[in-house]
Amino acid sequence: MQSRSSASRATGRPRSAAADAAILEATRAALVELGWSKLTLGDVATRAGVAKTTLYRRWAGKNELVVDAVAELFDELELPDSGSLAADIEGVVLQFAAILDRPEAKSGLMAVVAESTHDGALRARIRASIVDRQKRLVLEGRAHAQARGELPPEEDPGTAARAVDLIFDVVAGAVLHRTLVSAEPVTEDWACRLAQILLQGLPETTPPPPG
Amino acid sequence: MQSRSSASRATGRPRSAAADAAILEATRAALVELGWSKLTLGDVATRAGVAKTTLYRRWAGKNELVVDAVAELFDELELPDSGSLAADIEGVVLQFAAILDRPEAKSGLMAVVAESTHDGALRARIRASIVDRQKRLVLEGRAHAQARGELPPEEDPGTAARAVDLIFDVVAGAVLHRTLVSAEPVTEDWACRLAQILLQGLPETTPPPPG
DNA sequence: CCGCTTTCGATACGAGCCGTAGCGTAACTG
DNA sequence: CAGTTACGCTACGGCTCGTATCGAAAGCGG
Repeated sequence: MQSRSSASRATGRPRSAAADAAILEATRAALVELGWSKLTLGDVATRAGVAKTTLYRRWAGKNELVVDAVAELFDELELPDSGSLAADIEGVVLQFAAILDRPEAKSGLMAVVAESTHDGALRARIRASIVDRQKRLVLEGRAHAQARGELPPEEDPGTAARAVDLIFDVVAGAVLHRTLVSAEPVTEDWACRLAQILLQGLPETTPPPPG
Repeated sequence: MQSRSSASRATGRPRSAAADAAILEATRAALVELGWSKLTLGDVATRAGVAKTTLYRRWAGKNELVVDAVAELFDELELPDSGSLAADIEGVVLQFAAILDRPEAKSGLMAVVAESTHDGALRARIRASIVDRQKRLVLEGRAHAQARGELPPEEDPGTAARAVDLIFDVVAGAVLHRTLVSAEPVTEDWACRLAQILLQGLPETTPPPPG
């Protein structure tokens, strides 16, 4: 019953941060070689050079472990801020596609999303560590475009939130479907045409950027 | 070494079609109650009232079984042909969302797609029995719109194929992401706004319907 | 330097599921 | 009726799971 969050527990042997990194790295390697269904925690522990008990002390199960292992892949996501909304969209699409193209992201992400349909806590964990980080890019890109005058400044907050949700589902969903279901590569040409659809279809009032 | 396809093998005890139906139905029920990872073939066999060996005689494993069980859910998909491209898109989106809203589709479909990243034969099976059936709706809807004059008749076949692929990934991906990742319902309002984006963003030459 | 606390590695364990084999029976054909 | 195939049932070795237990190691406060 003591505060464990900030002081991080002053007594006892500290947990090895190196073990954490080794376990997550080993999890990604196992995802690449074996895929989700054949991945076993015992195998991950062996690859990481730790005991199986250490693994169970830190993660409740396969689901949570893979979420954390995959979430690290999305650390590199950031808004390119390339000067125009079209280039920003294209850049984000290509970044997201580059991450999803890695086999550990493919098999791991879809599997945990599938499991999350029966596990609310898992869904919350995915949202917090993966999805929200992607969504932030949409919000930032929108704000930048508004500052440039490419998008109307701000409407009713409820309407704005629904619009952001919609284009987020469209962008992320399109890349996801292209990569995982259609199993075809996201080229620059594809990203450009997707951005074109969004730019023409987004705002009812589209003031062309003043030239 | 005999032809098994057309004559369907004239000798011996025939396979029970009722068993097939019972197994697939039991698979869907198990998906709802247990989810992908906790679904066992022994449990499915018990639910279906058949022996476990019967199950293994017809399907190579969990992956193939679930693909077939989920594929049946997409039988009801058909183009509404409601008279306008906007209504057609909205209708297809709502149909697709209604199927994906069922828990057996949620957990089953995503799980097999995740597994397909390591199994080319499984990916081909998914494509043939699920994805292509969805894609056909896009092709038909496009043809109807062209007949109505809502879309330009036909361009370079390569360009047309790429355009169909793109909007298919956008539509199916958006619904998939909305339902499974964002975990929020696809309302009529949402479907309408998605259709709006596509209609405004699709063709460079958009002749408004005469009338 | 010495207790206290917590983590770590190693091993062992019962439980459950996997996928297959064997066998006798049922269904259908010529 | 003989031939062929599917079916139900049972049993099996092998694997993974998640947990328990134990001694050793790594920090902290005195």
